[in-house]
Amino acid sequence: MRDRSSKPAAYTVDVVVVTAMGGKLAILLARNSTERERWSLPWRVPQAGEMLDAAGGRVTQDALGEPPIWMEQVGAFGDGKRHPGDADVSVAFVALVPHETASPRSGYTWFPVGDLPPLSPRQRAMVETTTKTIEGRLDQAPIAFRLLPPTFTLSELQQMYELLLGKRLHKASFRRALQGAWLVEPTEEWRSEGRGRPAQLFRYAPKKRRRPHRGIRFDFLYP
Amino acid sequence: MRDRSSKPAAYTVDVVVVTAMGGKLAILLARNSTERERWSLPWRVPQAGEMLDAAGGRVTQDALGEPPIWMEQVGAFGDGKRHPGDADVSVAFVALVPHETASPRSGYTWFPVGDLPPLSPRQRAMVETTTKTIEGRLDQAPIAFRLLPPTFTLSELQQMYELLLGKRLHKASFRRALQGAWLVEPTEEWRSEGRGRPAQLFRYAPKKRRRPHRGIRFDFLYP
DNA sequence: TGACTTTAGTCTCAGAAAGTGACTAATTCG
DNA sequence: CGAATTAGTCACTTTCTGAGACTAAAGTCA
Repeated sequence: MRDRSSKPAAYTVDVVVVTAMGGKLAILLARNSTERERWSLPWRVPQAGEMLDAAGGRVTQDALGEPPIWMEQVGAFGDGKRHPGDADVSVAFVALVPHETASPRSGYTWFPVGDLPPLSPRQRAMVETTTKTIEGRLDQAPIAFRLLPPTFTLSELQQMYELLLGKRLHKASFRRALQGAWLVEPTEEWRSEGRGRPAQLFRYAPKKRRRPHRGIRFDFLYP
Repeated sequence: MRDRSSKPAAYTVDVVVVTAMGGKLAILLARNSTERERWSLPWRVPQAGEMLDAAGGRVTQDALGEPPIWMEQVGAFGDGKRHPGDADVSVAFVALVPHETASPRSGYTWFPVGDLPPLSPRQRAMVETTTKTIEGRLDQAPIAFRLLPPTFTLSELQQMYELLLGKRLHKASFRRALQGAWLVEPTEEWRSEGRGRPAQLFRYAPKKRRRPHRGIRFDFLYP
């Protein structure tokens, strides 16, 4: 993110940096330099020749000190005139970071989604689309894994899915589906978390075994 | 789409207009006005204050004489410098039209995907992302229905799904899934297509009955 | 120490969903 | 009329999923 120059930028790259924090999703906002107590998504005007996703990675790195584990374009937003950079159009990215390794730099703060300060209409739309994108792509991209540290217990993984889906899952069913997907492999480590039996740690290690996804599915109802 | 002015545009809106034609998917290309025998996706520089999707609709209307039945943003593309409009970034849309009602205006022609003329790298990327988007959203959006005329037989619908998925489906399973989804309703009309028993015509009429989509699914393998 | 609690991990069964082939129905062609 | 062709349905089998019960390994507390 850079200071405003005289001429409004043609377009910006805005990033919705998401993490899981205390049982809730949170996104990273930057304090506005001109108006205090105003916040915005971190953004940037790409330099000449800079790729869109490279710009998104830079934005995240400027805010957290390291690039995101996973990033994907959400879309281009042109409605809602007001944007911090006065750009006609803004390209939004979603970036995921595990909360353990993500300490915001000065001027950046995590806010729980659902308790966000006022944002520009365009950035508000970006956040809403991002949450829908996350839920919609949960079964196609390793989103839950990218919000966890490199090794994790299966209960932690299930809780992350429950958080992202907004509903409880049955333990045995969850593990059976996970088993069939060849997505994790066990490590030699176990972790004892206070009470109860210690849990084995796993890591994300997908095997390239294409399960031929049988049948057809009509999952939409609304035109 | 407009003629080039002296200054390159900041961004363009490009549309991948898709239809089903003779058992294949086809997209609409515009003959380049300056270089003959060069083709490009139809595109446009949005006017001041014009929404992105409105611009996409206008592009389609300029090419076909009517707006698309269904349209959705595919994403923003900034890589691959060469774009017909010399824009830094282009926002791609996918638009669907049934082939029966879509007669291209002069200068526009349908090309089967898989047999496209050379395009700019950026527009080539748009087409590839679009085909992936279509297949990925086939179960969440009424894509197959929007490629068919308002009334259709269930065999036609199944053939459309088979075309989009690239695989054969079993008739009984397909109809059972369709039944459970409350997506079509029968009309009073029947159509006799030469040989064989006449088929009843149906129309797309989704009932708002949310099937609570049970369980969890891990459908990804590649990081 | 020993019962009780807590969390991890597994097993099994019933019901739901999907794959499959065979069946009936209605039309055209020869 | 009988064969061929396409539409539409049925019944059986296989696979998947939800759910509860079960074992395992730790801590807590009298």
